[in-house]
Amino acid sequence: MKALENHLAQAITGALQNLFSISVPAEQIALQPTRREFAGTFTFVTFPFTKQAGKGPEQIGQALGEYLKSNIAEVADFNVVKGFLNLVISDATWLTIFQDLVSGKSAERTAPAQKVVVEYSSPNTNKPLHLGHLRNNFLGYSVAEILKENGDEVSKVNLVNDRGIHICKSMVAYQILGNGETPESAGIKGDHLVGKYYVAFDKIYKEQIEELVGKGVEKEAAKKEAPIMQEASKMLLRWEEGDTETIGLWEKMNGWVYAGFDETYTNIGVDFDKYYYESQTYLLGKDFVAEGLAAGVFFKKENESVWVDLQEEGLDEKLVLRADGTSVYITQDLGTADLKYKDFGYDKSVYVIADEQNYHMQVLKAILKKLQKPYADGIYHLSYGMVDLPSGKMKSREGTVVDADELVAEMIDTARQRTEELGKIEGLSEQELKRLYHMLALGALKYFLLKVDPKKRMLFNPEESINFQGNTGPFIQYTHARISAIMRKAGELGLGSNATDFSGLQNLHETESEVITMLANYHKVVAEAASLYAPSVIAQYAYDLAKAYNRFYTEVSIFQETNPQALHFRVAFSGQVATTIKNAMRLLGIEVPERM
RNA sequence: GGUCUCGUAGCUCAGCUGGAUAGAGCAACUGCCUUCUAAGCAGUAGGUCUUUGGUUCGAAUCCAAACGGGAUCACCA
Repeated sequence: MKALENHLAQAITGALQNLFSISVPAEQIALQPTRREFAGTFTFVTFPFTKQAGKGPEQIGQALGEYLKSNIAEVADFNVVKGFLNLVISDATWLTIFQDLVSGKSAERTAPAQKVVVEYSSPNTNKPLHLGHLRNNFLGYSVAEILKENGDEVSKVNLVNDRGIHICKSMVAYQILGNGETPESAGIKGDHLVGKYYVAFDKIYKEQIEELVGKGVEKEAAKKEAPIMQEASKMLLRWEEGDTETIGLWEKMNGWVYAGFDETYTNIGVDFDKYYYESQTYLLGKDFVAEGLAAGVFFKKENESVWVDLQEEGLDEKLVLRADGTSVYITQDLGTADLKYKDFGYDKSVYVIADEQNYHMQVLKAILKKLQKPYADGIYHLSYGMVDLPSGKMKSREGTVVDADELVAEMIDTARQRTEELGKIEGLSEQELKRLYHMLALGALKYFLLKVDPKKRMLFNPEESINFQGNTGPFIQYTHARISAIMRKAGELGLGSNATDFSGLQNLHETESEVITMLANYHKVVAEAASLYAPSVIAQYAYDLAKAYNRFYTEVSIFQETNPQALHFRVAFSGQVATTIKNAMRLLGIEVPERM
């Protein structure tokens, strides 16, 4: 495909030179896709050349068109509309492109392979995953798969925030109210059980603040003085001292959470090559402080706190070590960046983190640059917007979150209902059905969250958002299932798809050349998605491809075709579409069924 | 207030390296299942692309300002 475009660009360069004595390098010849209401595949805009040619845009188009048609075999026809020259490509050219695709000759990967680390998910261990985490998880997984498909060597990493005051809150509440409850005794997943105590903490905390405020204490002071918060702070100190009882409780409760997370990760189909735990990395950044001071990049204030001045970078002064010598968030992130570099020697380090941390990530990168770390430039913040509900922003402590496990369970149920209503599943076993419902549910959910540009905030309406029709995951899955039915039938009829010589075919249907164009663009689209870190590009592509194929499906009959070569072609063609859909969906973490 | 970001159909979103009459889906309405899966296809209706100015042969797209939403500016994480 790229070869074809290059070839056309060369030809246009030559034509401009021969016809109008205009010199334009081929790289500057831009072809755009022809709008669907006009005949053709590529469109060349002639407006920019009117002055140099001394001719009107239509005259130029006409002359160029005639030149190309008679000199270039691939150009079968053309039409000129105003300043737009639309080029129609010959069937033979399409068939050649298609045959190259099927035989795998068209790999067009050009970018050099890089070592990439994608950090995503990175949950806190004090509450279960919710809808916002799902966007993060799906994005991270998908971006990693896209980069792999584009030829990079990718490692997926999960940095678990397993320590800190928020964990202590759950622990304190559990000590007060827990009564030895366990996930087994309570019959709930460990992450949900711990989350329950996190919420319980907040309830007591709020009551105590109110009580203090009622006694005339300032609100800010009350927040610090509330007894249960004091308890949590003490708990954190004991944890840092390594108090065995505290560590024991911490290990026990985190263990519950990990079991719960593992179940959720398996269920939603994400995975990691390596886990980091903040309890093991939070002290790492301190070496950086000494290094930065020695290099004169950091400086001390009177109270011994350490800072870095980033005003030259358009940022502010930033604290990197407290007066009491303890580290802050950015300190441990510096340390972790370095650790990851030691572990992986990455060219690129991608952080999938919500956009509320844009500033923080800018600071991180700026500091590493100031310290002249070789890996600083490779740091990329894949920033994504929040998921809003119709009621507004999700807030864990106020209980206005959509729980990930519940949502997936509901989706599976919806998928089951919908499938049963349509009744196309005769002969599938219990096991196969279960797998199908799961596939459809996750397909709908993942597609919904991934089709939107990551940068953008998005709205999730539980009532309406998850459809199985239109621009959805199941629509694309359905297209694959339909083609699978064709392939089964073709198999029964003994029509192998290995007959790849279609050179004599004529009169391709317009939907066929349209779809071949899209098939041939697969690698280009993957490369674009990779360079933008945007699964939405893949989602859009998969949808457009499915949509275009469905048009072919209703307009062209396969098995009533009497010309055997055309019949073979349409089977192979359909098979190639199915393969491409499957590949594209795999990059989104979505599986496709043979039947649905 | 400073910085960043978003503003496209009733709703959810594409399009944004400048190009033709701005596209999908949902919702509404109309057709199409004796033929390979109708979770589909075709069509109707729905738009001052927030506003104003600028650059250009040409602006939803680039630049500036205004208005409106959001994020962030902790010795929190």
